[in-house]
Amino acid sequence: MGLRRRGKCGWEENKIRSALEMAVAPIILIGENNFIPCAKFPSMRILFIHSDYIEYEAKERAIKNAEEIEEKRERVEECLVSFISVEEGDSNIIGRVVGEIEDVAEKLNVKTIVLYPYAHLSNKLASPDEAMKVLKELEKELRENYEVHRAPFGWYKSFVISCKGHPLSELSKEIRGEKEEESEALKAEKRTTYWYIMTPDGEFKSVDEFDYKDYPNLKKFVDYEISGTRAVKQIPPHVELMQKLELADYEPGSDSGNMRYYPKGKLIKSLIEDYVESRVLDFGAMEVETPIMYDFNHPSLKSYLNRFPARQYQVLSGKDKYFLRFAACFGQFLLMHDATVSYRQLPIRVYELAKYAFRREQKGELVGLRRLRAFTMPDMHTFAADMEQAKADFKRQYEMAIQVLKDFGLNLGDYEVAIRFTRKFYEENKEFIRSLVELVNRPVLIQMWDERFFYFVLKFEFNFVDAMNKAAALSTVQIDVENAERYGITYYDEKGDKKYPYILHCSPSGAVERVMYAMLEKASMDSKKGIKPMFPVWLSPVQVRIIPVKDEFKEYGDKIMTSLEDEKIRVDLDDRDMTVSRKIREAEREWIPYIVVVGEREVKEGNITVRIRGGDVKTMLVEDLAKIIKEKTKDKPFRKLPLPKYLSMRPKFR
RNA sequence: GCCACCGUAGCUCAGCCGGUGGAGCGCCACCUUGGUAAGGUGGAGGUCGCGGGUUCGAUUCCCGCCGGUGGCUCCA
Repeated sequence: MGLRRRGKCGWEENKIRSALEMAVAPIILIGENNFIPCAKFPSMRILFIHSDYIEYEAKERAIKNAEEIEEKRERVEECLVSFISVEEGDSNIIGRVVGEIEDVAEKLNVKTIVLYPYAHLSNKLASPDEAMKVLKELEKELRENYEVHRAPFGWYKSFVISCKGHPLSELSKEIRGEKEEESEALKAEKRTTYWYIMTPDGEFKSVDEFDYKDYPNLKKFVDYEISGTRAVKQIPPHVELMQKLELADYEPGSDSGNMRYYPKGKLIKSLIEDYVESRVLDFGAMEVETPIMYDFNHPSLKSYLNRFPARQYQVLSGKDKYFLRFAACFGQFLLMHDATVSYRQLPIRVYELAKYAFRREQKGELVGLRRLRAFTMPDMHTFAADMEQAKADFKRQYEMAIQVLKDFGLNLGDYEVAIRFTRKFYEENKEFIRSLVELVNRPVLIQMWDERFFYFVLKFEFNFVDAMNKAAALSTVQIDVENAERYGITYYDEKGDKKYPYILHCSPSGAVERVMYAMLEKASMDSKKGIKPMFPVWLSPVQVRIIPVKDEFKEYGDKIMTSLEDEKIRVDLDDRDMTVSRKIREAEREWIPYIVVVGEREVKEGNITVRIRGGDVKTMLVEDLAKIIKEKTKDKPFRKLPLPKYLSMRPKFR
């Protein structure tokens, strides 16, 4: 759990995971829940294997009073094999054990259960008599709902088992008479991870004691983050919206998680990209472009990638094997490895819009625009001479991220802030952390680690909490203290010595698709609250729709259209053979912010009647409307309408 | 990756127990020329996700695959 969503590039995660896996390897059959001897309560240890088949044969008696048996050999297909160690006092908890076994069997959808006495899971076994009694009792109770086979007790047995190998195929459980205690792994995690809420005045509150009354979203975020609580069963609202608004859609001809974007969706996506790019260039980044695929055998990349090939898309080019990038880190680090940099030039920043970054996420995890296998990641790396410089830039980037999300219509409260750091970093930078919380002036989720698990010592994310109470990270910045060395990225200091810089990983917006997801989810929540859903005007694909009352006013409409277009406003005109109210209804359904109806009155008076989304119907001059829109789209990128201006000429994509 | 549910016209969906399919919207044609959220009439659209099996006969039952969604697992 503590390894969730921690780093942007995953170097350290991978390293840790592999270390964990190696450490666990000799006892891998035992799985995650290590068995902890517990003197106080009776407990039963069970190792479950979801098997294609198991074959066992009784060889010779292991104890004097071994069970009398008729058949020495048995083979069972498609079953849940339960290796069981019966401990002292277990006859009292048979009911719970039956429940647990049935629970697992139901999850795996198996109808056959094999009970296999297995002494080696425990060091305080029950007496053979008691164990026999317990096993027979278990068998009897399970028989009510399942086909049950029981391997003979008290014999040395040979066995062959085929494990299905999916994540749930190996489970271990310790069932206790009293309340469940946490596993050793969880305890270890708890020992080193601390969660708090930090209030704007710099106070640490326990996550359990903090009063969430005014911060319901923070509560949802904390629940999601710490306990992984999921709530409702429902199709995420943004999926329906992205289709209905003709923004994006699934592409059956590609791999899952690779979307198609219709003209309007492509426009919004491009505008978001243009916007983020101009922000980071203003911030002082140099835009670069690096390859999307990398050599598995490159020395800097090889070591960890070989351990996790399944996570990457792989590309065969003749005999050579490449992987598709999952962030822009590699390309930029390899580029900076070859650069010659003086301390006088720091901090320097490189930026790339990683289109796409590829991650072969697990299938069950792909949802609409929230999590994809191919996504667009604005990725900036800052190389800083020392921690002071790194912190200064971190703070500026934090402020930039707030502004960026604001311009997408996402304000503090729409998303929750998480700040994560090591204890050491905190001890040395208490005031700095506090200043970050002060900046947002609201409670923030804090995660602190005793040791540095990851490549960074400090990171923040802004997490959007959606209609289904799931949290998704948007903006993030991390201070990376070890990849410079790993990649051999250096600068020359005052004395001419080579030094490793600190590296800041920054995505001011998060993945572009995810920004779209957040905007759509927010719109959906708005509409539930009775607020008309809409995009910020600068992102609205059509900003003004002109509806002539009759064909004869189309010419006037064209004139209005041209003068608005000259002002760099996206306008179209509904020239279809429909009633006015019908056309208005459709324009409303497209979330168009300004609907202009023109007819006899307007032609005569030389003005327009504007229906403002979420507001009134007002009569004004074209210039007035242009001014309103220019004000709302000030300093934002502009792109032309990528569709025919006349609605009659426009195809339906869905 | 696992489990469950779903996949029928461009879209949203109906179709009980097996006998080659329906509605609304959209599209096309005609009528209607309309003033702020659905004007009328008619018409054309389907290899019922794909591949096997059972059957005289499968959209319907069974198996496999693909895709979507939910949950689990996972999440750089």
